[in-house]
Amino acid sequence: MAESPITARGKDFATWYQDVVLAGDMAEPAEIVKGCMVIRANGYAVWEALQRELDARFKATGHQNMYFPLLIPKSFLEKEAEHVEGFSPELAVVTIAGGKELEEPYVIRPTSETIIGHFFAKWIHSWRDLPLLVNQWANVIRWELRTRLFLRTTEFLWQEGHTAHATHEEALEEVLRMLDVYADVAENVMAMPVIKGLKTQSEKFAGAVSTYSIEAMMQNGLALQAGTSHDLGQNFGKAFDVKFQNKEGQLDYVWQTSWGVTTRLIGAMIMTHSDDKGLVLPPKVAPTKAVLVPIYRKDEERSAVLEAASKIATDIGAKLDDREGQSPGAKFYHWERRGVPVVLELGPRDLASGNVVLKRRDTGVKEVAPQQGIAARVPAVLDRIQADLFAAAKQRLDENTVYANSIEEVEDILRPVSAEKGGGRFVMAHMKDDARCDARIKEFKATIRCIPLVDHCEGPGKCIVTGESVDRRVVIAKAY
RNA sequence: CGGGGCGUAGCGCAGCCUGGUAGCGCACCUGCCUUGGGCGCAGGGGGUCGGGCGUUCAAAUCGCCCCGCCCCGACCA
Repeated sequence: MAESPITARGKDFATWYQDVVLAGDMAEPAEIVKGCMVIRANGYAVWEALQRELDARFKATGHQNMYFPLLIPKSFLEKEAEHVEGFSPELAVVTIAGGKELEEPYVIRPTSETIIGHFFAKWIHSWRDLPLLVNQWANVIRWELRTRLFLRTTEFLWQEGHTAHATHEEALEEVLRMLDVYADVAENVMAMPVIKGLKTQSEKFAGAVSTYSIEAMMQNGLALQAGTSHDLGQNFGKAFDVKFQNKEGQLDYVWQTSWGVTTRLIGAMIMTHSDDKGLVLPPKVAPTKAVLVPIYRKDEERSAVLEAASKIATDIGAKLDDREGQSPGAKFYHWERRGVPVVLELGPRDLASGNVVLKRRDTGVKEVAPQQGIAARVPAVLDRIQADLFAAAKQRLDENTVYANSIEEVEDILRPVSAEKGGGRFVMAHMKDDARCDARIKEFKATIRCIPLVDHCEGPGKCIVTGESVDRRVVIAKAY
C-alpha cells in the first residue's frame, strides 16, 4: 500500500477547513452560528449554480417544482412507524403559537414525505394520475448533536424529490434515474468522482424499503455521503392511504420514491478541491470564472491599461478588477482565496507585446497568451481545469481504495496510522447486508458506506464476518 | 450529557502566575508614496477587559457564583 499524498488534509482537516477556507470573511462562503448557516454571497452563488444544474435535469426528466408547508402536524410523522422512530430525536417542535399552547404541536419539517403523502392522497385517484413527479426546493431542520459548517448544520437547504408510481418496477427505475442525475452532477459539474451504491438495511432512510447513495472521498480519505435516493415501496402509501384504481379497476397503494441533495454539496466540493491557499472551485460552479487584474504605475499607463483591460474583460466575459487603492498583489490574493479558476494580468509590458498573462488557480501555473484569440483561450483553459480537477480527485480515490479479505485486514487498514492520517481509506471487502456486519465495522469507527451498483472487482466471495456467499465487495470507510 | 479549552477594540491575540489606571498584529480613517504576488512611511479613531458579588487603598489580574462560546465523543444529509 503506497503512502497516499493526502496526509496534509488529515486529522487536522477541520482546522484547515476553518482556518484556511472559511477564515473570517476572507473567503466568505459562509459562517455558522448556533449550528445554523449564514451563507454569504460567494457561497450562495455556488449553491445557485448547483441548483441550476440540478433543476434543469429534474425538469428534463419530467419533474415539477412545488412547495409544501414548513410546519407539519406532529401526528403526520407518527403515521409511519420507522419514520417517526428515525426522526424523533432530531425534531424541532412548535408547541406554542399566537401566545397559546397548541392543541396539536407542529414539527418543523425534517423532510417532507409525510406532508406530501397527505397531499398525494388527495390528488391521486386513478392510474391516469400517475406517475406524479414532484420536487421541492426548501430548508429543513434537524436537531443534530454536533454540527459542522456545510456538512451537518441544524438548518440546511436542499431539494427533495417525491414521486408516486403505479408499480414497484417503475418506482425503482425512478430511484436509479435520480441517483444517476446526482452522479452526473457530482462528476461532471462538481468534478467530484462518486461511487453509486445501495445502503445496507442498517443505514437506510427511516421508512424506506431501500436507500441508494452516492459516496465521495474527501482529500483526507474520509467518505462523505453526497446524495440519496430512496425506494419507499408502499410504506408511505399505506401510512397516508394513497390509493389509486389501476387499469384492471382494482385499488392499490402507490409506490413512492424520494431523493435529495443538500448544501452539504458545497462542503463536499470544498473538501475535494480546495488547498491551503483557500477555495478551489470547479469552473462550472464558480460564481466568477475569470478576473482580469490591470497593472499600471503612472497615470498615462493607467488609462491605456484600463482601456485595453476593459475591452479584453468584456470580450472574454471576465470581471475587471479596477478597484483603486489596492495593489495588484493584493488583488491576486483576494481572488485566489475565493477560488476564481482563472486570473488574468494585463500591464504595460503586455500592452507592448500584445499578450496577456493567464494564471490557473488549480495548478498555479502562469501562461503568456496573445491578446488575439484570448476569448477562445480562456474557455479552453476553464474546460481543462474542470477536467484536471476531476482527474486529480479520481486518482486520489483510486489510490486510496484498497482491498481486504479478512476482518483483521479491514481493521488494520482503518487503524489510524498517525494523527494526520486517521485511517482515511475506502476498503473493499466482501460483506453481507446484515446488522451483525454493520456492527462489526462500527467497532473500527467506520461504516459500510454502500454496496456498489457496479461490481468494482472480482465478483462473488465469502462474507468476511458471516462466511456466507455474497456477490460483490462493499465499500467500508470512516465518514464525516 | 460526559471530557478538554476559551471569553480583553470589527477580527486574531498578549497581559493574569507575581494586583498599580490596558497593549500588539490585521482591518479602518487622513496625508505622502508605491503598484508584474498581501507596498512603505507618518499621523489618527476605536475597549462598561462576558456578568455579578467579594477581598484590597487599588482588580483584566486574586476568590466565589452565574452566563456565553469553541473543540473532542454519542445522533446524522
